[in-house]
Amino acid sequence: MTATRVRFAPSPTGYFHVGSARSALFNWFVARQADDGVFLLRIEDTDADRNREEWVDGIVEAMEWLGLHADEGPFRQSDNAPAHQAAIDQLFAGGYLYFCDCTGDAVQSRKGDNKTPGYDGFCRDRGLERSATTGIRFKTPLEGGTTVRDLIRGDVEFSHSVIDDFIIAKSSGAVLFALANVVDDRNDRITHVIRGEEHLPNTPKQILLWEALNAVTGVATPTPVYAHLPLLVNEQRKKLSKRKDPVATEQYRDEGYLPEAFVNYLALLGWSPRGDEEKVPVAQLIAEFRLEDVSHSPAFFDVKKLQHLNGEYIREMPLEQFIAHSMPWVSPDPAAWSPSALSLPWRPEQFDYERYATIAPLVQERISLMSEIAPMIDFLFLPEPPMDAEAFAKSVAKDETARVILRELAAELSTTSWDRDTLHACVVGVGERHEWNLRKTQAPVRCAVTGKLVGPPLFESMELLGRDETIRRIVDAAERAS
RNA sequence: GGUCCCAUCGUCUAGUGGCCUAGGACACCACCCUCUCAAGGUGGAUGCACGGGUUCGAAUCCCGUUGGGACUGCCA
Repeated sequence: MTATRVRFAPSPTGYFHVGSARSALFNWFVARQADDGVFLLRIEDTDADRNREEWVDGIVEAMEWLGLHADEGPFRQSDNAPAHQAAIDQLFAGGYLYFCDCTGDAVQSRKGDNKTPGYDGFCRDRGLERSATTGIRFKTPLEGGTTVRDLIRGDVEFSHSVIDDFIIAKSSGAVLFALANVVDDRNDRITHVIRGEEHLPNTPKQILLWEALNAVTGVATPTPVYAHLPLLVNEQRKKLSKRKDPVATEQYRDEGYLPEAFVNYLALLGWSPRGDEEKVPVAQLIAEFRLEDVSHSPAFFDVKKLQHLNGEYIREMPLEQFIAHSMPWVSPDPAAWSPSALSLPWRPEQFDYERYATIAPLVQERISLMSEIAPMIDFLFLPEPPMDAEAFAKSVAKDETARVILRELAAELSTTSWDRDTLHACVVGVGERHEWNLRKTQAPVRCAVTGKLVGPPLFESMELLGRDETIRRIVDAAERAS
């Protein structure tokens, strides 16, 4: 019984695509639930002009954030060039390959309106020698077919008559994905290839290559088990596009999604845990996950549901943990990680940790993203509350009674004791004199003190702000409205 | 165009021939709670794409239709 060995093999493109994250996660599940399972990371960087080394760091970083640690790697496919070249030599010796100098235009004009897709096999028997203009093609068998055994979809049959003699190496000598991927998977003794559905049409070609390699090397490595995951799509039911859709995992991290919530949500895309509960800890996801149970149809990446789940994860955190985890979004340590493009309403020295820790429990139950914290409590740290003009007009300026209430309240506040219950009673009392209920009375007060009509509970906020500043803001608001 | 994949509420899904007058979750609506906003609670609306079979019985099996998608690169 050979140990399970899976790999995640992204090509670096600048950020960590959520679809890649989902593929990585499902591979990781399979590795983690097997005894001695290995999760291997291989960066497929054979397309030299589209790769940069810092992209690799980005992938590793994002994976670590999600808790997907590679047992082996990251390897660079480019480091395996000698093995790829050796494979080409052996396949040539075995008669599986040929040189081809056809240009795309030439092929096109020969084919005319012939509907068979792909290359027409023109150079197959020309016996060309290698030159600066020759790529290398694989001689796909003319007869028969190849069956892909897919754990998710069952057997999928491809007739060889519709598989063209595909290119495995460019005229520059660079080896292409089709071959490099297979050579590396063989060398890495990969047992399960788990990847996106868009690779399904590649698979028969890769099986053909794999078997040819077995024949030619005398090393009969069993072909891996395949599992092609359903695509992640947008509202238009199209494959997630990097241009139009928010697909960068890093962006979700920066907005304040928790890795646990993100992993949990990703697992729900194309699969579901037993029972009715969808919020499931990662250990249970690993235990219950089965490739055979993955759904066949594309899944829409629903940010709303992700956000809801994130809120649940935030609310269940112990308070100390919540405060600690939220620091990068309220008072980032210059020496530590902080969300990119973060723009805090206050300057670092204006932030007051004690004050934040006091309001934190009230914030925790009101947010679903860490990035929502700062705008909710900016009034506690700024000398003036950022005033929402519309809210001010509606709650303070529009009604003379509101201003009267503010003035009376300010007067009363100067002598009352300073705790939330007294403040509460005080506001109720002033309102009653004008036949305003609390719901109505609190609006101008809230606006004067916090600058907004929504936010954390008012009386706790006032208590925290302190008597002098609270009165000052209330008087000031009444003045400005007159 | 060709090859392949797919088809249960708006969305993610449960469902593998009788437990289904189709369950859960997000979103939505109403009500309750309530100092605002959330959270929470209760209730509601909404779905097996269509047409044929097979069967005593079909969301579940078969065929077809329609619709959607992927691939069709000297990208991965």
